Amino acid sequence: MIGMTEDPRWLTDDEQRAWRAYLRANRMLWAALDQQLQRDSRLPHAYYLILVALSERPGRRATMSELATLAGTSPSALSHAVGKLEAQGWVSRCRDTLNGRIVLATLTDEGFAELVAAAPGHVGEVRRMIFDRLAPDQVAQLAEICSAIAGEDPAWP
Amino acid sequence: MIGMTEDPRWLTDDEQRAWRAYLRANRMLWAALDQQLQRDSRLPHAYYLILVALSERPGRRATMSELATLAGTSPSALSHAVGKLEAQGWVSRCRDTLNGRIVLATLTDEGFAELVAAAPGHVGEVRRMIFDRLAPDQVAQLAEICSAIAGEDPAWP
DNA sequence: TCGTCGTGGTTCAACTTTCAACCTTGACGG
DNA sequence: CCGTCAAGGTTGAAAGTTGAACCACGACGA
Repeated sequence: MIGMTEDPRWLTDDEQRAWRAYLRANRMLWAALDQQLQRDSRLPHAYYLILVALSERPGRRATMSELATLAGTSPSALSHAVGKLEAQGWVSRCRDTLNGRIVLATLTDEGFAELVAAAPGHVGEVRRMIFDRLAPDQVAQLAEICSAIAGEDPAWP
Repeated sequence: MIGMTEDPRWLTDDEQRAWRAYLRANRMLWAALDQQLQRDSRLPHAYYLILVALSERPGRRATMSELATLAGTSPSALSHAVGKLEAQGWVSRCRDTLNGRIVLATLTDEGFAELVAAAPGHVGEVRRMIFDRLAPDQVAQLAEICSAIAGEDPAWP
């Protein structure tokens, strides 16, 4: 490796192993998930998450800012994405009447139907790729580890 | 949730929690890593991995196919990426003299220097985002979990 | 020797994301 | 009132990735 000896912040062998395993697993996982969603629902994963986020809001609606946070995309990417979803008729956008600079995105019935159709296949793929391969205590460990990395309380929903 | 009752392959609450934690952690991780590499080295992570893969080969060279496997990209993406890296002078491409349909990519000295310059910052970010936040046994658990998901033996390098 | 086939790479068009610049709306102080 | 300012969203161009079609080289049988 490069400059292995002088830099004290280099990775140990165990860390190196874990990091590389993570990179491999992550690649395979996203390849499988994206492919499944694209093949069965012609939907990028980010768009699927937008539909999910909306479906879990009261009234199936949210402001663009909220939605960006919930779905984990940048405001810009969200705007483009919602534009496409709106063109498909799955989401509708309208300016809030009380607060003219807020835009509310609403999941339409067609959008909800699309989500209902897409969800089982996607969840099945998540199960096949992750939870079918892990023991129950590993599931708990994974939640703990990911919460630590995300800097959150693991008891959160 | 949607159709919670009828489908036996739905996620349990624990699995749901782990999956959402994973999504959050993964997003934050890649946001941080991509931003660091882009800011400090103007290098997408995929390109960094290509340089790393080449640097670890004997003679710092590999065929495009090998390189695609090692760096975990599609042949198409690799071709584009190596085109850019070649334009920067960090990689050079030449057709194999014995086997005319094989293309060998070689890491140049400039490319290696670039990698040496970029590596400490990137590794530091990996450490900050992951290993500084995990206990030693969690590192082992992570390796185990990721190996299971990737379908590999955890003892592998 | 020649046609066919498969492997190794590249190219093209479509799509997504990002970054920066921009527009609009409401708040606030003078 | 009016000018300034920040918050909320959008837009456009550039960059990267993807999947399909495509080209080039070499192997192999007739």
